[in-house]
Amino acid sequence: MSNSELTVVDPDQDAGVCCSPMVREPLDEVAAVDLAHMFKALSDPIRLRLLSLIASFAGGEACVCELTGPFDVSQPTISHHLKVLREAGLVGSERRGTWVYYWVLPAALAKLSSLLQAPADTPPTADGSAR
Amino acid sequence: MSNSELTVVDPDQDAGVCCSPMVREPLDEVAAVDLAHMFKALSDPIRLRLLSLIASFAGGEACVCELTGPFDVSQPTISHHLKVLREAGLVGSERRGTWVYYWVLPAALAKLSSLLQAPADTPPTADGSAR
DNA sequence: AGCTTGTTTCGACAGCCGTCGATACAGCCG
DNA sequence: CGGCTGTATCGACGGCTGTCGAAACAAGCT
Repeated sequence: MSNSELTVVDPDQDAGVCCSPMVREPLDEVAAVDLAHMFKALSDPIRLRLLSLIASFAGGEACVCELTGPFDVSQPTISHHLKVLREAGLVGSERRGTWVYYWVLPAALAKLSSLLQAPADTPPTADGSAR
Repeated sequence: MSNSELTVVDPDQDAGVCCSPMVREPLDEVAAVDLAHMFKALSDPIRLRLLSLIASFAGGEACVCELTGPFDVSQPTISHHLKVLREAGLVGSERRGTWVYYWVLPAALAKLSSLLQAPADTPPTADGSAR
């Protein structure tokens, strides 16, 4: 019960759809498009691993040169995946001299996480009076 | 595909205590493929809305006949999307007489939700300026 | 300046995905 | 039984997506 503050998301990451679990009420049509875009960015194994790899680095950020090694795909492909993650608002990036660094945007992950939070349970009793 | 120790989240407990967040440590290659499959099922606006619509119904389940109305696509397309959700392990289904009912599997959502949980307090501005 | 390394962009190509209409399957009902 | 309604499957088609090599851009170094 300590995580009741999940509704507090950094205001800089706002898209109109914030925090309420999607199982509570039907998703808005516009919000669904926006969220689907984010989930699509997560729908590739390499992008998932990239994301967790970036976050796992000390300081929460990693330069591209550190991200190309663990994967079997070419470096342009990694760059493409990073671009997808960035355009989905899941990571941020910045060039520092020769290298480009990427970091995870926690608010975006929190937004999706809270959205997926399941209800307590779905009782098999099909009563029609609930809610 | 074996899901090994599948979530089995206690309904009374706070949803989301199944998998460690992916930002803690690099995602396993096999796990990434499995998770990407689930996220891909969520990467379509219609499927997202279907999922939330199903969960929003009284009793947590809905028959297909109640799901085709709100969408502009044909009934076979809805059926296809429901199949994708089912094969991703996000919903369950059962035929009852003439109608087929779908319901959300909370454990699957909880699994993804906990996976996306961001580190509790990641410095929001530590991104680039921290060096 | 020219070379070297790091990163992104560009075209191109194969494969996947969402969509449809038509059709098949499953139960109910008259 | 025959017809009717609800749902799933099939085959096809257009568009999107992941991948590559090649090339362009960026910054540092000699």
